[in-house]
Amino acid sequence: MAQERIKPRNLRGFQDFLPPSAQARQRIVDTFREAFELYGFAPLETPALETEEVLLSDMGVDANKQIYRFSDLENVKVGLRFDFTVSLARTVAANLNRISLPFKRYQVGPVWRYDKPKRGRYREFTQIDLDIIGVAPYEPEVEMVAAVARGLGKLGADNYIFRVNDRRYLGEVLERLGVVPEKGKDIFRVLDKLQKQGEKKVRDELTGKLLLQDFESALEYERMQEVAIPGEAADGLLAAIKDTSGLREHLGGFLARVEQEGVGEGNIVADPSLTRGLDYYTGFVCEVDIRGAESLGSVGGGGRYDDLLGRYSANPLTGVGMSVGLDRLADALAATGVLEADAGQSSAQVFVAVFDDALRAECASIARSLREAGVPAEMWLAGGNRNGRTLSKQFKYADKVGIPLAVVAGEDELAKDPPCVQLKDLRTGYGQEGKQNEIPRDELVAWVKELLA
RNA sequence: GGGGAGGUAGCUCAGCUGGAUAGAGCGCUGGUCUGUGGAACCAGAGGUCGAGGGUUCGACCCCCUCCCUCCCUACCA
Repeated sequence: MAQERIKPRNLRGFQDFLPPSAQARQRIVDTFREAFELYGFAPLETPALETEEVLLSDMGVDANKQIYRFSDLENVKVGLRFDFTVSLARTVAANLNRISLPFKRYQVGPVWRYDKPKRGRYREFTQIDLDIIGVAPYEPEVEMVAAVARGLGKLGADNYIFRVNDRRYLGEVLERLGVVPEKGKDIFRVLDKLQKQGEKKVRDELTGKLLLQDFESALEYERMQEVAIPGEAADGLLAAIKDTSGLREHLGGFLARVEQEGVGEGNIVADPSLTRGLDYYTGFVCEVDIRGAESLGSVGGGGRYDDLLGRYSANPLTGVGMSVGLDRLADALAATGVLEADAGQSSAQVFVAVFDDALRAECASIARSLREAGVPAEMWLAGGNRNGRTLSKQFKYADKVGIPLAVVAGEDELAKDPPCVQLKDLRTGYGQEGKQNEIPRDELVAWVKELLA
């Protein structure tokens, strides 16, 4: 009796990446890895699963809801990492005796957040994360921004823009305006909405003038009431936020140093309204966008956290870190035409056709010689003794999976002296010059390298 | 989390005011074609019409519940 068929569906907010897009993603990761290592960053790997205790140690109430949590088969309460910072803190605290400061590391991998999936937002997504532990501002910030910018530049994405700020600068502004520092975090959260919601709405929210119906819950309304500050203070805050000169001064040589590192003036701006939501940032904060793909959301962000180890160790340690969202970056680069959305399905550069099964050994040896020379080569695997009858099918396949060159070694070519092969360029159209050549077998590798160069 | 629009073949969709064996294009497989890809023609495979319940002589179509997807918002990568 027929079993009920299972629908091949994915979990909500989870996605498969078929070879074409997986290849594009890996190219991005490789590029960042290379850029980071040029600055001396080393890889770190930590588990996807952490104990609930560790995961919840540093998060605000809001973040808790987004963490995948469950009990394992031995009833241990665990959860999937929702970013790399918590794991980093735990690892550093546990290995203080083996880590020399500054500790510079990067980590690439999936993280999980249980929120409502949307364009540019997934429940499982990949972060490319970079951190420097143990050195005061702003030299680590400079290096971090420069390393990420280098990766973006190498990808050909010159259309990036960093927005940077320092929460302490805003803290000073608050103090000058007579606002108690305890309100700082909530006020930052409100100010962060400036770009999206506009000045009036932000001012109203700061002074507590929003109507109840604008709120999703009574709890949020209550919270807003706690934030409420006097009108003059709100005006002063907004004025300070619109004027970037104070911040530029606060950041000292940071901007100049970043420029020295090759980040152009057009690729970075001081933006006092940027604060970011995460509570653990205590100083520098930044965000990266791809120009022309802003609607996808920022492709990366980060900042300085001055109490990374607070919950794990008596040693205070400062650090800066940021992460690039691979999924969003790939989307943004594809949307702005920087990177092809789709590579081929095959990673081979040469397709070796099998004229007839009787000649398979010859064909395999040709494929082998290409591989020995470092050229990815794929040989036709299906077969049948058909004397060239399947060539049509083979070329169709090679073309579809995006292999640029094809080799045919049939009876006639191999019988020549010296033995020859046909080398065909699948990228060019019919009847074009140089599309197909009969060449000595010994010269194949040289010809292939020439054509691929 | 709040609001809106939708789910029919692998993909994009059509399907009359509810009527009998659910269609097209693309894609896939094979053939026309025993030495050559992107073309043309022919054939084939592929659907419990998102799931469950209800109304009805009869439901892809109407009603309810659930699931899922997309868009606009709130938060983030």
